Order: sequence, then C-alpha cells, then structure tokens
Amino acid sequence: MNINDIAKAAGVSIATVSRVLNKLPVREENRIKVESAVKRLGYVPNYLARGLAGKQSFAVGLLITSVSNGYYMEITEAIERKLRAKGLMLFLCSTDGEVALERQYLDELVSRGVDGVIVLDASNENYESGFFREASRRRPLVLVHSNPAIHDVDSVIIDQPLGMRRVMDHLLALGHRDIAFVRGREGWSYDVKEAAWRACLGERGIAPAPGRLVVLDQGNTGEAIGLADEAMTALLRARPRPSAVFACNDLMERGVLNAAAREGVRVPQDLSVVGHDNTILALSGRTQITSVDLKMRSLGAAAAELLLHAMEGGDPEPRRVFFVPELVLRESTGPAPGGPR
Amino acid sequence: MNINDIAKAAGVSIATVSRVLNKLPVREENRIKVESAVKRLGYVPNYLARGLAGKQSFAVGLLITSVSNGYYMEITEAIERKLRAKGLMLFLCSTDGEVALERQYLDELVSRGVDGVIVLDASNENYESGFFREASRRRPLVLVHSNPAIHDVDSVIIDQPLGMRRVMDHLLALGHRDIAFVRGREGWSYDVKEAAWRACLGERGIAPAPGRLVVLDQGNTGEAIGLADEAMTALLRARPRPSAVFACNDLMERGVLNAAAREGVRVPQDLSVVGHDNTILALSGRTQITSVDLKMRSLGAAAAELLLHAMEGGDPEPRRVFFVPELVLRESTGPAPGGPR
DNA sequence: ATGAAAGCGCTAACAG
DNA sequence: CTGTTAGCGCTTTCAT
Repeated sequence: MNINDIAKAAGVSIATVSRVLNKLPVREENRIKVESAVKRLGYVPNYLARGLAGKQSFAVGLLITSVSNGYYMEITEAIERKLRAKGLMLFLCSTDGEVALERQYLDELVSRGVDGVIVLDASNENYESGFFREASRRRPLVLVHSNPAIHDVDSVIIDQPLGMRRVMDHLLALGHRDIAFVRGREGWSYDVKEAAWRACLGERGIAPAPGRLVVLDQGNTGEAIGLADEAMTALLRARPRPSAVFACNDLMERGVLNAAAREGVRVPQDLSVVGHDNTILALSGRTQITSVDLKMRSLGAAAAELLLHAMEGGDPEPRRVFFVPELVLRESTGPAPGGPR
Repeated sequence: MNINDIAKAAGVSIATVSRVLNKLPVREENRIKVESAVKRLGYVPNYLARGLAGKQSFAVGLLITSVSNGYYMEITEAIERKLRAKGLMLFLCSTDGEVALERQYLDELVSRGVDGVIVLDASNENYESGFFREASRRRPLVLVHSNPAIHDVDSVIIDQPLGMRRVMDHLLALGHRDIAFVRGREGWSYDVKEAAWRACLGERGIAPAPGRLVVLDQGNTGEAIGLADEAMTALLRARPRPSAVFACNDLMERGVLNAAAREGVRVPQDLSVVGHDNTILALSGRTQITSVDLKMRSLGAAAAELLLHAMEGGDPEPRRVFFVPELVLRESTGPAPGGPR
C-alpha cells in the first residue's frame, strides 16, 4: 500500500496525492477524492521515503543525561507533548553525560535525518569545544542548561544563581545570619549554588562560621539522605549552631530533617530548612519543606518552542531564554530564633 | 557525502561498500580500502535510505503511558541501554493511556518502518479487542503488563498477586492478623492487590475488621500523602486498631507513617508498615520502610531481550516471562504486639 | 567476490 | 491546478 495505490483509487496522479497529503493547493474535488481513498484504504504515508525524498523527517532527537532522573523526565514530557502536537516524533538518546556518546548520538541523529535536536545538560567539554555550535549549523539545535556563558547556540538557561539569591533573601529577611550549606562533592550546579551562598552572605558582611559548608561524598543517590543526616547531627550539636540550613536537593534536605527530629531541634522554630528541586520528597514528611522549584515543565515547553521556531527558519542570532527558579514557601522556614536583628 | 563518494574514494562499486557496511563477505583487501575511506571521510550511512531500501530501520518504538512516571522511566532506561548496545534507536511515544493515541502511534511507528515495538501498560481495551495481537503480526511486539490472561503476544508479566502474597506471608509470619489495606480509588493494579489481600486473609479464616479497607480518592499524586495521613489518623484512634498496614504505593505509605508519628504509634513496635514500589520515599524518613520492589530495571532488560529475540525470527509461540516482585525487608515491620499467635 | 542496475515510496522541479 | 519524471541513498537481485 503506497501512494500509487491511492493515486489509482482516486483517479489522479501521485503528485496530486502528495499535494493533498502535504496540504498544498489542490482542486477541492480532487482533494475529496484523495482523502476518501486514503481513509477507505487506511493508507499511512511512509515516513522513511518522505524523509529521503524531501527535506523533513518529522522526527526530533532528544539528548538527555539520564532518563530515570525526575527533572529530565518532566522536561521530556513537556517536550514530547509540544512536539506531538506538531506531528513530530522523538528519538530518545540517553548519554549518561559521556562526551563521546553525545557526539556519536548527534551524528546518528543527523544521519537519521532528524529535523532538530534538543540537548538537556550536556557535558561541559562538548560546550567548550564548540561541538554544539558546529552541530547547530547542520540542524536546528536547542540546549537546556544553566551556564549563562553560552551565547552561540539557542538555549534555555536556568538562572541558578538568581534562584539561590531568592533563597538567601528569604532567609536573611527572616533574620537568619548563620546559614549552613549542604552540597555534594562534585557538580557544577553545586559550585554555582555555593558561590551564590557565599556572595549573598559576603554582601552583608557575614563570613560563614566554621563547619557551615557541608560537603557530602554522595549527593544524588539515596545514600545522600543518610550522609546528610550524619553530617547535620554533628552540626546541630555544635554551639552555636546554625539557625538555618540550605540543602542542594531534597534528598539531603530529608536527611537534615531526620537529624533535626532526632536531636529534638524543632523546625522551623529552632531551625529553618530550605531544599532544592521541589520534588515529592518536599511534601512527604510531617513538615512540608520550603523548596526551590526549577519549573521543569514550562522549561521543556520553552525548549520545544525554541526548536520549533528554529525549524521554521529562526532568527539570525541565537536565542536565549532565561528561567528563574521559584521559591515555594512552606512550613519549614520561619523567623530566626530571637527575631530579626 | 554518500555511498557513492566512498565507492569512488575506495575504488570499488557501491555494492561492495554496502557489503562492507553490512558485514557481508568481501575480499579482505577491499574491506580495508572501504573501511579506511569511511574513516577518512567521516562517512555515516543514511538510515532513511537504508530503511527504505532494506528491511531494517534500526529503530524501535516504545509506547509508554506516562513519561513523568518513575517506574516507566526506569524500564525505559533499561530498554534504551540494551537496544543501544545493538545499534537501535528508540522512538518515545507517550500515550496517557488513551486508546486512540495508542493505535495512532502504532500506525505511525509502522509507517516509520520500526523493527519492533515495546508497549508498557497499554489500555485494556486495546488488549481485549485483539489490536495488539493484530499488530504483532506486522512487527515484532512485546507487551509489559501485569495481566496474566494475555497469552497471544510476547509479554513480560509482573506477577502482582504473587508479590502481594509475599507481603501477606511476611506479615502473617510475624503474627499479624489485623492488617489494613490502603489503596486509591481507580486502577486495575489496586484491584489485583486488594483481591490478593482478601484471599490471603480468607485462607486463614480471617475476615477484615470494619474500616480496614481504606480507599483514597487520589492515589498517585502528592495529595495521596495527606489523604492517607488523614484516613490513617482515624483508623489508628479506633479500638482495636490494626497491627499492620499495607499501602499500595510509597506515597500512601509516607502518609501512614506521618499519621503514626503524630499519634504516638511506634513503628514497628506498635504498628508494622509495608509500602509498595520501593522508591526513594521508602528510604527518606527516619524509619526505613519495608517495601515491594517491582525490579523495573531487570524487567526492562527482559523486555528488550524478548524483542531482540523476536526481531531475529523468534519462536512460533508467543513467549511469556514472569517477574515476581521482591519484598525488601527494612525497619518498618516487626512482630505483632503480643507476639505470634 | 564483485559490479550494474532495478527499485524502495516519496517530494519537487518542470512542463503543460 | 495537474501530471510526468528525475532523483533522495541505500539494499538487493542478477549476471559475471
């Protein structure tokens, strides 16, 4: 079953069938004949042939660090929805952040004729080597990341420093001055957040007391909960102890809370706690956590729209869309003990 | 850059190039010439043309109910890994469980020439109408679900009743007789679990006391935590109260635990709690939860292997692989108050 | 083992 | 507006 069968059944040429299929101008009478033949025979066009003959394949590639990561999943869902509405299918490529795999996948996507590619948080190496800039010359390409230094490719950028600033403004406004910071050992986004923490304190002339910077060996696995718990237990027993804690993700935040509960430290009366990512973990305990929401869904939608725009020709200059994380206020933060100073 | 360029550069015909690319017998000398030309010019074959001319497209479709659901994505990741190793790419299709969308996607996948399709938990309607049986005649097709009644298509089947039985055996062995069951309102997998709960109790001549079946309006969103908390608070104040609770997912389980903590009911001394799904939530609180693990990763790998097998010809009869959920024992379960009777 | 040539199903000039 | 025709880049006979 192909375009020839339809042409025969409708009594027109294959070109006319193709035109109807592609919504090009055709005499109304012929359009109807073709459409009814298509419906009657249950014809579905062959995308492989379309892609080979034409310039579109109606497929898009998605390069993603890790599929089973909640944030990426939410972005992915938003992207899939937007693209599906335009009749585009998604190639899912999970790279584990491996430099070589990112390149290999991009090559293969191109040789599969994709109409565009979205990349979620690639390896820094591929940004810096200009690989993506190069790739964006061959196909529409949209990057999603949090590195404001990238100017040469269409990007959706998460403004993490600004998000952190909102956290610190909130805590400082509540009178907190002694604010601990919990992070994992390795990761650019930890570094960004730590820098913002230091900067916000520095601007008020505050130097973090010893031990306020807590670095966990593992930040992203379930282990982080126990590690944060352990580290915080020590910190909460210190005198003076911090009046507030920021944790770089909700895993660590959960550990902080467990430690506080065990040590008899009340949240938020004795200790304010802020988490990051606003996952279900922020809601799962008895105290609901103030947490930073990255708004992954709108972010995904924005990325898809950027790509769609680029696929329709786009701008001469790369576009950059900034997203500012939102601080969701809940029960875990309150005035500093002793009130605002 | 195409196969002609390589043929020219290597001084052979395009047929020979094609043979080298497809690992068909070729004189060693020619193979080397072609391979070096490929490497030198950085040639990557056009998959669209390959798919059109040959019988393989080296692409596989994945129909999935919801992208933002952690279980599905774990399966997806496992599938992606396995298929990538075989040089296959994945089309991601999120259906939201809509009957029509499942059909539409499957059509489109076929017209994109996919070499096979994996379907994660489709709508019952499409199972029952024989739609998938039909589809499996056109392409290799593997279903992942928990409906043991499906015999006519290659399937990876999660044996949920058996998983539940393990939960009940564990609790019964600990001496529990009054075991509450918390579920969401709608969903086949809730029904299956409830049936197993009733059956296991029935076999011991136990009839659930009033109020032991707890049905929440919402089971899968963050709301479930609060709803479970509320419902359990009432149940824990009742006399006699249950000595154990099973919750159909870790969200509800978290709510149960919050209620217990607030009511001063100790876990596991006064109350044993078992969750389901073994997500990070099972580890996030002060008490680590005994939970049922569906082993999604191995399940995904098994599905991919079934598909690979089917793509290579497969068996005349549909294959069925059963997976039995595993009960992961942690701190939240212990002997019934008063000891085994 | 190799090359020439015929498609795969479609789009996009081109001529009418 | 419509039909004819030449590819798109590859695989696969069919000869050799």
